[in-house]
Amino acid sequence: MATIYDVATLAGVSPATVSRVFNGRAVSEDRAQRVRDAAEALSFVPNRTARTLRRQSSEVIALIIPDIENPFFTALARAVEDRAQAAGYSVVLCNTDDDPVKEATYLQIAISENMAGVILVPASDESDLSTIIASGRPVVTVDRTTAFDVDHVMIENEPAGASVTAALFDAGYQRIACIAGPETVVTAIDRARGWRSVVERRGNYNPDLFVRSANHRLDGGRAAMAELLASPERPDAVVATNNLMGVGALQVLNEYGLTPPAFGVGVIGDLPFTTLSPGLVTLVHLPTRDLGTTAVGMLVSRISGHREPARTVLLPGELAAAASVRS
Amino acid sequence: MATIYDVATLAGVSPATVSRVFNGRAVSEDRAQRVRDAAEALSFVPNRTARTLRRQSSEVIALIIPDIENPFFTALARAVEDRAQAAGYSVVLCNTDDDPVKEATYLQIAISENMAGVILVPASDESDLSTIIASGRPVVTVDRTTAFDVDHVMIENEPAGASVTAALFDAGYQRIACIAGPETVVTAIDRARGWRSVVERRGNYNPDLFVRSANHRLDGGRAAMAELLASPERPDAVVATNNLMGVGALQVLNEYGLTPPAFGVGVIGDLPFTTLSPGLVTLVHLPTRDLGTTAVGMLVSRISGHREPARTVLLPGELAAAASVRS
DNA sequence: ATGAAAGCGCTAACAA
DNA sequence: TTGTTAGCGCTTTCAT
Repeated sequence: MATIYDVATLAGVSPATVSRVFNGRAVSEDRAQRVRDAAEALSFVPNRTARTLRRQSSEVIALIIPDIENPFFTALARAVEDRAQAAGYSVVLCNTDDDPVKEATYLQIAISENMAGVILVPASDESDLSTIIASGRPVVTVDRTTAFDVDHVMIENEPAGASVTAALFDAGYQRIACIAGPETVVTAIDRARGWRSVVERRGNYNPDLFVRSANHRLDGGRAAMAELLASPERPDAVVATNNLMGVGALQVLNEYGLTPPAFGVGVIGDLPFTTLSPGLVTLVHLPTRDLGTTAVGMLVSRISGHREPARTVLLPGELAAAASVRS
Repeated sequence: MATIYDVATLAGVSPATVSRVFNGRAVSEDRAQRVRDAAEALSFVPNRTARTLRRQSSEVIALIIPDIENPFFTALARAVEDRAQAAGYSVVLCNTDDDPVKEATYLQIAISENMAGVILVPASDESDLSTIIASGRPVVTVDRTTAFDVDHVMIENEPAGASVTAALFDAGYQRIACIAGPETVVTAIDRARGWRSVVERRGNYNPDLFVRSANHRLDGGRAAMAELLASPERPDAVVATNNLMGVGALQVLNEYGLTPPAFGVGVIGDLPFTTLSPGLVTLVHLPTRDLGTTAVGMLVSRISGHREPARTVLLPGELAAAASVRS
């Protein structure tokens, strides 16, 4: 692999001049051309490792997510990547599996690799950001928060939970249960709170009997749905606080012969790769792309030296498909 | 951030000794302990950038995939990540969007960042690996091949195409069409060839009229299915050569009121997050995990200096659910 | 077993 | 505008 010294020798200039050409600094046109020609001839590619060591910062952003197999997060990753690319950054994707230890490891790596910044979906509200904050690397959290005072961009979760629940009541369902995510995730808590507020107002039952906490994956939704169907006070509808739990619930309902609209289903998030007819399930569409692009914007502004206090951005979900009236 | 010099000073040893402790080289026990204590006290973390520059190789593997929103590839990523982690490597995930230019950029970055190696799902059979090969970095391709002579791990695609088609004939379907992937992707070609071989043997029609080439995503499957349904010689069943095209086909069939088994559907790959009852769709289950772990194994052996000629590993698909007999 | 010192490839003062 | 030079933090000969 050729270095700037090789290029410099061939072009008859100093290494510094080569560096300047590749960093867009002022160099006389004829010399610049000689450098470009020499670089071309040697198929020179700047060594990013050396540049990073010298500059103490790379052009790489870490995107740390809890579950790479959840389409919500891959869509987020797409958005982040597109926007980051446009701003001149590469994105490395790190999967924590909701494991705070893995998360801590990746944060450590981000520091140790001198990455430009981190976009993080925290594994839980207990996630420890003290080390990365102390390192001075910018951090933005997305979709979830922690106790730490950093930029974050969130969904309006409580209204999302409320609107999907209200839509199910409007459609004629009476006993609407809730499959909520883990109690350590702010997003799940807020969405469940939205469900509860509507139930307390319009429902004729005790919400506590109709809520189940589950992991955010398919099997979590399945287990919770099965439990709800087995309970003495059987609900006639359910709200799942994320996409995969919604799919799990639908799978179990299908196995019981209870497909919508015979049993009402509301989901906060979009059903990935669904083969269901539209309108059967009440959905709150989430602005995944905006979530990602906003986060990149905030992060890049921090990387460029922005020093204001931590900012919060709230993005609304959108009730996408009204449930059919109950058959 | 503390450096080995800080640690060395505090521990009263030389920087070289600190380095040795962190690299498991022989150091007397008392000094090693002093170093560990000092490192702990300063919360020292080795700077990977410096190490990489010096060693000319990092502990990072690039995994380059065509579509991060396809669950097949995210499952692959999971497998690769788990196995790589166990071998002491981090994985950075790069999404090419089937774009040879993006692919070339990521390969360039892998070189420029001194990454330990690359696991690549080539965007097409025209993908140019000459640069990365010339750089000396090990490369393993997965799921698809190129003209270049590198290690690769593949599915037995032609048998997969044949077995799913045969199963549909067995179930009583007569005119089985094929939604094939892009003609630039070896995997798609081979699977379609498997379909064709069975049709030529058992079908009473001209295969050419019943095959459509589509992009590997949802919309590709939708468009191809719509076209097949509109054609004068309407098929009574279809084989999709990947998962997302299968979902797209099912969506369109559903819109036409043609749900299986009224219309036969075979898919090579698993239906992601399906809410369909099992057995309605004929599937070939793909050994995604094995694909990933095998690739990591091959790559790591190359990184460790293995110098044999390029190896090929073939993994079989598995006919997972027989179609119900046609109603 | 340990330390001194060179150098990986680049950038950024500083001088000219 | 251009070149000289120091140094980012680490690993690794080479001595001792």
